[in-house]
Order: sequence, then structure tokens, then C-alpha cells
Amino acid sequence: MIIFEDVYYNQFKMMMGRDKTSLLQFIHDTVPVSQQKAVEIADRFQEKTIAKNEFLLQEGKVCKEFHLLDAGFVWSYTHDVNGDDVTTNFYSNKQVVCEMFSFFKQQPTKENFQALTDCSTWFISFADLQIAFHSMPEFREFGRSMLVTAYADLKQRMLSMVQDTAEERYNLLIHSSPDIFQNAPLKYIASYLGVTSTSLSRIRKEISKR
Amino acid sequence: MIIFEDVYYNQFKMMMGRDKTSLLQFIHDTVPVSQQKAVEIADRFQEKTIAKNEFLLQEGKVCKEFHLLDAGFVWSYTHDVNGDDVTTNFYSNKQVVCEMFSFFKQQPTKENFQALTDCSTWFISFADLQIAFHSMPEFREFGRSMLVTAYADLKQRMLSMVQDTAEERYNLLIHSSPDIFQNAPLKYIASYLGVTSTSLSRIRKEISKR
DNA sequence: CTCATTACTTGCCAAATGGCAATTCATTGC
DNA sequence: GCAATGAATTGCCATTTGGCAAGTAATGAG
Repeated sequence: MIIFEDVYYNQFKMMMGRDKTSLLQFIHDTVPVSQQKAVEIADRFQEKTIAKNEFLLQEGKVCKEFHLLDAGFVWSYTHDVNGDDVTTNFYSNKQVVCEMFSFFKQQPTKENFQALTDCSTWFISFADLQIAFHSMPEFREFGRSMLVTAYADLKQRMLSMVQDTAEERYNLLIHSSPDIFQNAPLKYIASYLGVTSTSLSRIRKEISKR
Repeated sequence: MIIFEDVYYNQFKMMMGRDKTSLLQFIHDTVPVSQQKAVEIADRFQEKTIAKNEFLLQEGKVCKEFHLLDAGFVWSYTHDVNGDDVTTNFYSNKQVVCEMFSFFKQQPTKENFQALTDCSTWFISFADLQIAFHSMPEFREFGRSMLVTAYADLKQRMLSMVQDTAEERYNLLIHSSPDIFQNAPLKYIASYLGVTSTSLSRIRKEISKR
């Protein structure tokens, strides 16, 4: 409430950086490690902010950073044979934002990662990650767990494409990630679900009738 | 041609095991390592044979082995909400046969891995792999590369489900893995492609007309 | 070899999804 | 605030895919 205090607090934050509580929590949720080891892992991460519409990664470039999204929304997409965008994923909350193939193989990616809103992240560079992997077994476990989780999520999504109707996939998404619908245009969501935006519109109409 | 020699040779093979040429080749193709390191990695693998219809892994169990398929064909499948089988993958040639999530997290799997033909594999247990990871950075790279490759393959398949028609997916499969069609029933292939076996039958009919 | 079971194909029709174009709605830059 | 652009909805109809049931072919157990 008192202006002076706010000014000091903001200066304090500027110097100290954002606090790493959420990052530490994420590490604990990912691998079983002591508080001390979690802090050691978290120390390797730096903060970054990304303005709406900016890119974290662009097609043809090599992914050099592994991000944990602290606030904001990101989408990733690639192009199909006709040159149309196809959404590969949405990221929110405390999710990992990283094109695993390009990052771990250090080869050019086919995907684009773009901020849907202003974002703040914790990130580590590939070079720093390699160093940390080499010196800390706990960090290796953390890295492996990221990959395995991404793999399992992708498999679940692939199975959903095989087994579920477009409407079922829509319902799964709106229940698991309702905030995406506040932050991404429906046409991005349509291509994520594997339908045209025309069909998505009709699916929504059908559901709203009931 | 001379019976005696064959007998001796078979005894020799029994004692020595299959030769590891294909395994070494696989390691070299996966990560850039010296011949010596490749041999060290290969030394951690043991041989196994699996008879047709036997399971390498069953639903509810924890995946304890990581296999490289040396000969034969394997399919993996899970069950959808109606209890129907859904093929998750086919394995042939020199492919990795392993349920990555269950293996690396040591948690029960939802998938079954079954031999479509008699198979021979090279495998390493999770326990041995952990030891090897700990002591050999090259082995860690090898393991990570397996995961990243599996992830990239899965993403490609997911994108194909989104972008391509059933007929296009059929054509991709028959060109990339024609031998699967000699070794798996069409109904397994249908659920892999995300269509009913009725539809697959019609797709094949359409193609054969041309 | 024969029977029984399972896999595969086919016809008929229904349901789901797509393509295109017109219209309405929302956003953004000036 | 207003025009211009892009997003979303909707109608009409075509195409793709599915469901069911019947028939045929292939496979496997005894």
C-alpha cells in the first residue's frame, strides 16, 4: 500500500531474481532428492521472460535451452505437407517447454515454439545441462524423468487419436486444461485435436446444445 | 555339409553364444564411440530367445529388460475402454523392444509385448543398465539416445494420425515396413493405423483396383 | 484330414468429418 | 472510432470411416 515499500521491494526482486520456490517444488515432484540436492539442481537454472508472440525456438534452429514454464502459455507447431500449421502441443503451468529431439540430439528442429501470452520461465542451456549431468547423478535422473514423462504423455495422446472421437478428445482437453481455451485461438486447438476448425466449431455447438 | 562339422559348430555356438556383430553395429549407429567402448557396452548384453506367441512383457508387470531384437517380429498392444486390443507398435529388424515408461520408472505397464514369430534378442536388465549408466558415460549417451529416438518416432506417428488419411498411413507403413504384413494379422495392423479392420479391408481393396 | 475357430471380405446403411463459401464476430492499427 | 484483417460460425453437400451381419477363406487342434 505504501509506495516507498513497493519501490524497494521491486528493486529487491530485480536484484535477487524471482524466487525459485516453484522450480524447487517441480524438482521434488519429479525425482526423490534431498532439499540440498534440489537446491543444487535449481541453482543451475536461470530466469527469462518472453513477451507475447515471441519465439522460444524456430524451425531450422537447434534447441539450446530447456525451459520450465513458470507463468504464461506457449504453443508449439509444425507445418504439414500443404504448408498449414499443425499444433504439436500447448504448455502452461509448471510444464517443461523443450523440443526434446532437437535439444538432446542438438540437431535442427522442425517445430516452432511461440508465447501465447507474456511468459516467465526457468531455463538451463544444453551446455550447462551436460556439465550438470556429468557431475550430478541426481540431475541425470531428473533429465531422464523429463524425457520419460514427455514420452508417456505423447503415447497417451497418440492412443487418444486412435481410440477416441474428436468430441471425446475435445472433452478430455477442456477438462484437463481449461485455461488453454482462454489463451489459444480455437484454430490452434482444432489442429491439436486433429480436426478442422469447422468441425471443432460444430462439436462445440453440439455440446452447448445439451 | 559334413555332419561332424555342423555338430561341432553348433556346440561352439552354444558355448560362445550368438556373435554380437549386429549388436555392435547397432551401438555404432546409435552413438559415436570407439570400437573398444562399443565392445564394453555390448558385453553388458545377454542373449535370449522367445518362442512365437510368448510374452516379453505383460500388462500389470514391471518391465525389467531392455531388448534389441536380433531376429523375428514382436507387437505390443493395450486395451481400450471397451476391452478391445489396440496395437501400440510393431518391432522387427534391429529395433529396440522395451516399454520405456515402465522400464525407466520401474512402474507397472499397461501394455503387452508378444512375439509374432520366434525371436532372438540381446537384452540388458534394468539393474545392470543402472550399473552401466553409473560407470560409463558412453552408455548413458546410448540410453538417452534410445529414449530420444523412441520419442521422435512416436511424435512422427502422432502427427501422421493428425495429418494423414487412413489410406496414406497404410501406404507409409507398407513401404517402410513391408515385412510386418507377412508377419502380423491385418486386424493388428488396422488398430495400429487407427482404423477398424473393416475399413482397412476396404482401403486395401481400393488400392488393389488401381 | 476334418472340424472348429478365427481372420478377412463385402454389402448396406449410418455417423463423423471435411471442403467451400457466405456471414457474423472480434481484434488491431491508424 | 472506424476500417481492415483475421477468427469463428453456419449451411450445403461430398467423402471418409464405422457398425453390423452374412459369407468366404485361412488356420490350428485333435
